[in-house]
Amino acid sequence: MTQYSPAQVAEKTGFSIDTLRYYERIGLLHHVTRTTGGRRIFTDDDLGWLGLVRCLRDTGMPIADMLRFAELCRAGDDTVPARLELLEQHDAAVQEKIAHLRAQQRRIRDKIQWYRNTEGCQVDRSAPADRSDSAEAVSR
Amino acid sequence: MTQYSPAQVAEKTGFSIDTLRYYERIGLLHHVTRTTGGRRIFTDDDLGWLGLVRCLRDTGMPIADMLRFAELCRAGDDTVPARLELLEQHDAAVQEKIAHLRAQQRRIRDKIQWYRNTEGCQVDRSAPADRSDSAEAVSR
DNA sequence: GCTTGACCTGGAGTACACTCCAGGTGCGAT
DNA sequence: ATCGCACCTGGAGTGTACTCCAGGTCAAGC
Repeated sequence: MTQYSPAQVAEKTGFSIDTLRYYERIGLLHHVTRTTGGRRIFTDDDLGWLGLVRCLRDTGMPIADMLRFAELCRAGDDTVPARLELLEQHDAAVQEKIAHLRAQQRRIRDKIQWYRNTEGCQVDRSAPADRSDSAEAVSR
Repeated sequence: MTQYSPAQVAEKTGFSIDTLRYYERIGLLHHVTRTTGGRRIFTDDDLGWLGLVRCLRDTGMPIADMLRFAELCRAGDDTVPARLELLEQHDAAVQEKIAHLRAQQRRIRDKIQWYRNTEGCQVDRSAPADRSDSAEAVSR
C-alpha cells in the first residue's frame, strides 16, 4: 500500500500542509498513521477521502457538514441512508447554486452588452427626445 | 423620482440595513442623500446600483473588486473600457466557476450512485473473487 | 558526527464580510 | 407634548476557514 508524506499529499490534493494538519485537528481527517518519530504517513484511503472533501468543499459545503458526514462514515454501515440523504441534499443545493449563478451571469452579460452599445455610439447627446430608455441606474 | 427608506431598500435588495451602512462606509455606495435630520434616502439609481452589487457579490466577486468598479464608474466616461474589461474578466471567472461546480457535482452524483448500489446489495461478502473494483477509499 | 530540510506541536494571528451594540436623535401619530 | 419606532454614529464583536509562528525534532546524505 503506497504511502505519502505531507508534502506529497499537499501536492496531490491541493490542500496546504497547514490545512491538512488543521483538518486532522478538527476531526475531518481521522487517525492518520505516524512513523515512530511522529511524522504523518498518508495512505491511498486518505487521498480518496481528501478527494471527496475537496469536492464537497469546492461545492460550498461548510466544514461543519463535512464533519457530520465524516462522523457518519465512522459510525458504521447503518448510517449509509443518512449519508445518502446528506449528499442528496447537498447535490440539490449545488444544483440551485448553479442555476442562480447562471441567472446572475445572464445579468452580467446584459450589462456587458449595454456597455458595448454605449461605447459604440459614444453617448449620442443629439438624439431627439431621449426617452431615457430602460436603465442606466445600474452603473451610476 | 421615487425615494426609499433604509428599511424599504433592505426589503427590496435583500441587503440588511447594517450591510447598506457598511457598504456606504467602505465606499461601495456613494453620496447617499440625506434628509435634513440625517436619515438616508435612497433613489432608484441606488436600487439599480445595489442590484448590480448583488449580482456581482452573488457570483463571488470580492468587495475589493466591486470597489474598484465603483471607482471606475465615478471616474467618468473614459473608464468604460476598463469597466468592460473588469466585467468580462468576471464573466469568464463565473463561467469557470460554473464549469467547476458542474464537474464536482458529477462526482457527488457518482458517489451517491455508489452508495445506492452498496445499499442495494448490502455488502455482498459472498461475492466470488472480489477484484476490489475501482474505489471505496473515498468513504473511509 | 553534523548539517539540512522536512516535519512536529500548541497557540496566536489573519482575511473577509458582515453584524451587533450602546447611547442618542428624528418624526409621524395620538 | 409625548410616545414609540425607525434611524443615526463609532466602534467592537462574530463566524468561517484557514495561515503563520516559535521553538523544537527526525532522518537522509556527506
